[in-house]
Amino acid sequence: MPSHADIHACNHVHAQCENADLVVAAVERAREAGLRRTRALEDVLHILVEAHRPLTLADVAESGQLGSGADRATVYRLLTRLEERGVIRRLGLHDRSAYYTMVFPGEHNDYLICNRCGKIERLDIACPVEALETQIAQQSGFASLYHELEFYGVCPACAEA
Amino acid sequence: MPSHADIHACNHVHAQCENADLVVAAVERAREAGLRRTRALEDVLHILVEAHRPLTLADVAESGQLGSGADRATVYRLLTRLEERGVIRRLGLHDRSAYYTMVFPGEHNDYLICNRCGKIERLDIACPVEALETQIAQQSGFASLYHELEFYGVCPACAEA
DNA sequence: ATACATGCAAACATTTTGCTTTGGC
DNA sequence: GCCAAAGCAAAATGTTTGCATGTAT
Repeated sequence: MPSHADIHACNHVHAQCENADLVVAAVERAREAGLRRTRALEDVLHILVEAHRPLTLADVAESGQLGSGADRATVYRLLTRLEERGVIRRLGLHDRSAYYTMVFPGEHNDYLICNRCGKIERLDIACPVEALETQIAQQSGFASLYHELEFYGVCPACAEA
Repeated sequence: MPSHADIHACNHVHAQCENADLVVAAVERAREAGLRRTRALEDVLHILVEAHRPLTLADVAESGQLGSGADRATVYRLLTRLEERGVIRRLGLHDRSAYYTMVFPGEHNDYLICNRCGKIERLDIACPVEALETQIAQQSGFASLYHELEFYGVCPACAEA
């Protein structure tokens, strides 16, 4: 099940990228959360923003967009810190490894995943779970409730082969 | 995050257990799918039926209900085969390890999970995703579509401490 | 100057496989 | 008897940590 990043080249000068503002905003959020502005931090956030889909630690570490050539351990710790501070989210997909994705305010994160080729597609749907979530929060007494919703199946391409 | 089984004792004579019929049915489904009736197979299914919640490979292998004291590799291969044949389902929860749970026909499998203590609770709710699933299947062309829905948060007990 | 971040290497946890022996059918 | 399953042991994979050094603030 392949899971490697396929990120468009972007010549390392973040200000020139399409989503430059999003990256800047993300870095800002990270800084407000107490992280230091380092090359690795900027690169990791840049990669996640550009990908706009869940990436594994390996995806990020090997994406070639890490100008610094940051160490895996560094990326690992960055992802962990960013997740703890709510800048990114960790997903428990079926792969052996964890996936991380940017948290874009007001944006849904439900996925459609192929069990054969591992392709992960973000679903832009009106999620019907929102209402239910509120209800469950009340009934269960759980705090900080959020949900994860994934659809699994076999994509048309894989079904042929 | 603890994830060990807490299965009620049941003196190894499957016919005497509360859910004996469910175990028998499960074994039967496995047999029809081409698996051989072995001690390990019966034990694993017995454990999963009794637990009635997702268990990890380690949970099953160390549950003490494996009369045969089956090897981890054996349990692993059994779980894999059973999943491939649709007798059980594998869940990608946030834990490092995969979870397996019985597939009870007509029963929903949405979960409420505590991010602190790791407690996993099955939700007996009318899942609002069903309709959406059909729609997505049509639009995406995906085959064998199913979904996984989990709610994460902090349970009341953990919130106190 | 201080505390946080990084790199490198090593430890861990879990899954996965190879191969021989056992046992269901 | 034949082929799937079990047992044992080792490899593979991915995560996590310790410690010395570098660097943002």
